[in-house]
Amino acid sequence: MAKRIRVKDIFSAETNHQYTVMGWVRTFRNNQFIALNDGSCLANLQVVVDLDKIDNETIKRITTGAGISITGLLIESQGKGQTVELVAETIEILGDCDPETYPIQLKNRPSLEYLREIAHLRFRTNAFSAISRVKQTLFYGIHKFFNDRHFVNVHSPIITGSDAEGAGEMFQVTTLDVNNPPRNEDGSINYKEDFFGKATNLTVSGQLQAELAALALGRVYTFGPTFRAEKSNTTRHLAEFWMMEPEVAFNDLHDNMDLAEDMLKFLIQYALDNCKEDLAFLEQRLIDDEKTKPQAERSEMTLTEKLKFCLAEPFERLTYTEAIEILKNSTPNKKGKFQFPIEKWGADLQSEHERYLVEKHFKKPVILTNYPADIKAFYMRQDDPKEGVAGPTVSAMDILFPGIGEIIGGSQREERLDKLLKRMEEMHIPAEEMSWFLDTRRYGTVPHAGFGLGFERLVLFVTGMTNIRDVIPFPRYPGNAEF
RNA sequence: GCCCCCUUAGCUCAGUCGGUUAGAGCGACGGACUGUUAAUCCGCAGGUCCCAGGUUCAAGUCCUGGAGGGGGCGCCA
Repeated sequence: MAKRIRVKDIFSAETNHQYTVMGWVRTFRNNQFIALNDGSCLANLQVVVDLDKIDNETIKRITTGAGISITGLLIESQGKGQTVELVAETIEILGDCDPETYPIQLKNRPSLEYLREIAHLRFRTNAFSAISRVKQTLFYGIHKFFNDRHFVNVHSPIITGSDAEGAGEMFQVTTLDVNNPPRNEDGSINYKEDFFGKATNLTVSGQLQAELAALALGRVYTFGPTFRAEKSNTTRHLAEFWMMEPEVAFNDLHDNMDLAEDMLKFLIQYALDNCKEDLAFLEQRLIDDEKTKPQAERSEMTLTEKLKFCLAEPFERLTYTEAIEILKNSTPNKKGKFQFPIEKWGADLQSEHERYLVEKHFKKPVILTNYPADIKAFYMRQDDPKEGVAGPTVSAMDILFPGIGEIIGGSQREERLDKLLKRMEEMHIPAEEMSWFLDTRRYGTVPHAGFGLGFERLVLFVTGMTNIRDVIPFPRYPGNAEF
């Protein structure tokens, strides 16, 4: 066996040398040309089968999907369409693939919906492998961005004993016999007998733990799986997803916005720089897709145009109060086109309103800030009263992207113990259970801020996909935990 | 949780007003092919029209219920 090389690397390897490549057959043309893919890149290697050297039995077993090993001479391609090709000296079939039952005949153009049903095999498609590589680039880019800025990655717990995070419904974690749990005298379940000696859940956010670390290490971020037991049935929600949450001591809301905008722009640029081939493929996929749609529904920009557009200009920053004014006076609001008309300050913005602001009014990413305190979490910093603002607000920020809505939610945190305690009482958050969290405010409290990024939502945006279930290998959502 | 849409060959879909034996492309299979690029050409097979009821002389087509899938909304990242 000659030196083994990956397809990605063979394109720049020296010709007139022997190499061994291993991969899977994508197509076999003219009884002569194998398009070989090994997942290292989007492009296939053209393998030329020399009929004098390869026996008929082997050739018959070269079917779509088969795993094969080829040793041969790399030469400049004798045909158009590729620079080099490998002339096979020997071909070993590592794993046969029965074409009669193999569900991924790529020439069939299987739909994304169909591929979701065979998620265990969809890595073998160009689209899913491209998405996987872009995702890896973004994953690495996040660590690079924060490492370059001397952030410390903190592993917040996945199992949490805190049920006061307030970020949504939680999945319970227990080793108790659910059919016959130990009970207290009053009939309630006795969690003292459970594995951890108390009721526990899967985390909905690592933020509170990130705050503990930030108030000593200065700059930290968490990045890990997050679980929400909400019965959300949309193209933007998963029950299990990855969330990245930076938290920075001494940052205020404006520092927080700057960090988030810098990070998003860095990541988009990083993907553009490092995933040219995959993004070009995904872009073409979208263009082909759009051809089937009516003219009015087609997007004005291609994928890379859209990504570059996000880099070109500063995100639009405005307060909730300013947004309400824009929405109140907007044409759809006046014409009664909104399902939820904007009447007065204090209303929560629905996605139709966010979409109007991002996609129609500003036509670029928007950062909304200083939301009414009543519609935001207890830990957000309370603003000083301001003239022209109808009620109390907090230093919150939501970053809204076209097509996906909220990609980031964050805030400056309430660092003043008295104000925080008062707010917790108003919102019925049990302070006793949160004593460990409140210690940060008792001992050397300082201003700080952070945000949460839904990783799959970022991947959605960068890949131009429209359903979040297509950017995670094995999506978990209500009624589905297959594979 | 609410609203709308879809389910016909392995895949993607067509199927008119309810009317004879259910249609196409691609794939698969058989064959040809030593410069192909989703190769091409010739041939051939392939159907629980999602399921259960109902209406009708007659149901892929209409009605009711159910299942599965998709989209929108809510909740959020």
